[in-house]
Amino acid sequence: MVTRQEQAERRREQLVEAALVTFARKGIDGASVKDIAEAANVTPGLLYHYFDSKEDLVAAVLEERGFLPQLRALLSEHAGQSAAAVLPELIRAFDDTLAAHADLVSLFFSTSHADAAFRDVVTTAQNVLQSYLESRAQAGELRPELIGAAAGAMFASVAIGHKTGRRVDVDELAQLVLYGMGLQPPFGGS
Amino acid sequence: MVTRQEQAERRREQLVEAALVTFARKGIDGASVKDIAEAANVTPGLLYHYFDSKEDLVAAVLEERGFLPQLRALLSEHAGQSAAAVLPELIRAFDDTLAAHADLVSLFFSTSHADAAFRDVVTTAQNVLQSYLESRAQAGELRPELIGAAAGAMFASVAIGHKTGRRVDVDELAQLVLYGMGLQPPFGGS
Amino acid sequence: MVTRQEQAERRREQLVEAALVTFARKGIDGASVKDIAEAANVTPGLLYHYFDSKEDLVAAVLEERGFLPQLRALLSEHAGQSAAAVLPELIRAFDDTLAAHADLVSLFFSTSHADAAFRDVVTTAQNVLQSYLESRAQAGELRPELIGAAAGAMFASVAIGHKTGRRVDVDELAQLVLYGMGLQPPFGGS
Amino acid sequence: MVTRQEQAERRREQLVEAALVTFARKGIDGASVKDIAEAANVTPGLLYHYFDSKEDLVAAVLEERGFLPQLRALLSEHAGQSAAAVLPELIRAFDDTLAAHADLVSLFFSTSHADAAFRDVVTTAQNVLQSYLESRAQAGELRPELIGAAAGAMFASVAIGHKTGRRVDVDELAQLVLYGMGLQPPFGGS
DNA sequence: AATGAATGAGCATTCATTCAT
DNA sequence: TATGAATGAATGCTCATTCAT
Repeated sequence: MVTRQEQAERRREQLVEAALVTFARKGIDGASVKDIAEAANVTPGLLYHYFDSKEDLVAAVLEERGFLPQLRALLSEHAGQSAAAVLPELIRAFDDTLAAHADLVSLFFSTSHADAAFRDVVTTAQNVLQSYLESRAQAGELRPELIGAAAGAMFASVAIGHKTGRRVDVDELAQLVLYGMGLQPPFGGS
Repeated sequence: MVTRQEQAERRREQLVEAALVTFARKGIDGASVKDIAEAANVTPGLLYHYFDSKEDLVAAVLEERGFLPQLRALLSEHAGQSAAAVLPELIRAFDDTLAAHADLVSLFFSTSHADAAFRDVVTTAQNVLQSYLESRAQAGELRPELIGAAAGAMFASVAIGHKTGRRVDVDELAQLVLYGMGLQPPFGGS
Repeated sequence: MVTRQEQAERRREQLVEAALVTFARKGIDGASVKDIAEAANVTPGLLYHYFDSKEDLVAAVLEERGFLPQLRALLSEHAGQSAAAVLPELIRAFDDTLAAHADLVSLFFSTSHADAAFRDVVTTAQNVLQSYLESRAQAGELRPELIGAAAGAMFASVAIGHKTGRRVDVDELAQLVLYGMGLQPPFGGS
Repeated sequence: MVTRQEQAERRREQLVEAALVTFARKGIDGASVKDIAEAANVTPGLLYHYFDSKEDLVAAVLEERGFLPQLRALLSEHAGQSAAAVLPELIRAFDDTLAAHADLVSLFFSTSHADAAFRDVVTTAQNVLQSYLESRAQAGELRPELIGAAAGAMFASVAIGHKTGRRVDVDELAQLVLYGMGLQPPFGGS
């Protein structure tokens, strides 16, 4: 049996979903409330039963469809394992997470509406990567000096890859960063 | 003496300039034709003497205010010099060029996924960096294997730094990439 | 014990009360059904159990919250007493009655919805005053010629005083009317 | 020949006129911008070329269609003449002025309690009447004591007469006020 | 009796664009 | 070249009302 409240909750999520898809397709400004309502097979008026304004809906999409938890989870999954072995995997998992939330990522890039949210994601993502690298530095696997630059470069490469549609070469990126942080490359230094 | 054509050209550039500023301030969708006209001290109607549509104006801004030439110039300025010495400078010049065109950069980010103008910039920028690195590889200073990843990482780090407002640490980034590409780090490999 | 019918009656009155207050605060057009329902701590749907439409609710407020009975009562309270002594009191009682129903009075003035109701009040009020004056004329205290104008002037002065928020000077108004109707003023005629 | 500016001025006045008529017919809230535009045979958008908002239009109507100047003119026309002779005429002229601006008067009544425009009219109207009465008091024709009440009663009677649609009896009102202010009535005092 | 999800029509307002002047 | 009046379509949003629960 479906209670009133359950159905309302479902409808709300349906609207958030429709909004996310429509925003991603047309941009936040480009997507009209009517567009979103139509995508949800609903009248525009109903939208205002669930959200105070379009702005409110944007905020809901950003908050409720965020992938920060998934990003954080990546850290614990790979903690303690050698960087040489898992950095490619970590980057790839990273890349996959962005891909799985492509709509939201494109939203982050597209407008200033999402500036704070975007910064949150960047900060969190870099922290996740940085934490892992630091643990490897403490384990003596990596030199600690360039960890910040390395975390930044990994995230930035993956993110820009998504923005341009030309995904990054995960293995090359991992190697570059590992060698850059002191891991001995198979080719000798020049 | 000012010819008719010169004056027309001047007017056109004034409109493009006003559009660039207004787009950067309010976003492309957020800036109305009236806003732009006011910023140029001109009536909306006049805009349509010089441009067929708002879209046309956007295209003009993107094309005519591009910084691709400046980017390309960086290459020749630094060609032939040792990467260890000039990579930080090259990245910094890169960063400065984006900073000098902050309005346009924020515009690029706000364009939709597939926008050709954005892709052009990314491609060109990476090519510039890549060309330089390749020349250093040919000179025997760097290993050639990870050049693509390195160019990508440099561009991405700088660009994301601009988008988030937290500029990248140029020297660290340069070191990371140099060591990653085979330059012997001062600290021994692990 | 509370019967069903009693409870229904109570609910109805609660709604009328909430409507009156909300109408006075926001105007009839400015008050939404939702506003009224919220003021009554009730959902909009329930309103339609008790009233067919918003218009119906307006009518109910106008009819059921009228102060015609109170106005009529004023007459019997003062009947038979000398005009010189009680006219100030009568006007003041009049003024007080309007003040006690300020919400409804402001409603009367504010919209054309209330035109018929407003006319009723004006007519009744003038009749009350006029009846009293006529009784005094028959008692030989006042001249009968200008009774209509006098009743009209008294009501109008008080009513406009409420509309503008600058209440009338009751004693001066009483004197003016009394002298105008033949009562000998303390100052000699010119 | 009609200049651009003249035509614009004409259009503006046409819109104010259409607004006045429409407001009077449907009330301020009841008249939609579309209604007004249709009454002016114009698209709603054009309205916003001339006025910033509906509120702005209301203000323009109230200011530009005011009858304060006409009201003030009445004073000078009748100054210096005996009250006994001209008070009926003054009241009648007053009444006629309101009648000639019936639309605006009904608008004034529909404004909220504290509305500045309404207060201005009331104050000015009463001042006009009061000034005249004071001049007659100084000329020794009237007693000065009840001038305020008299001016108020005259204005209120005329105004309420318009609001209810039952116009006041001008001669009776004039007599009432004159006798009330000390002019010797033809009937002796009681 | 009471809820609140849902609708459809309407509202004030904005805007890119056109065009007579 | 330049103006700005004018339009028509769209936008975000509100609201009276209905109805299944």
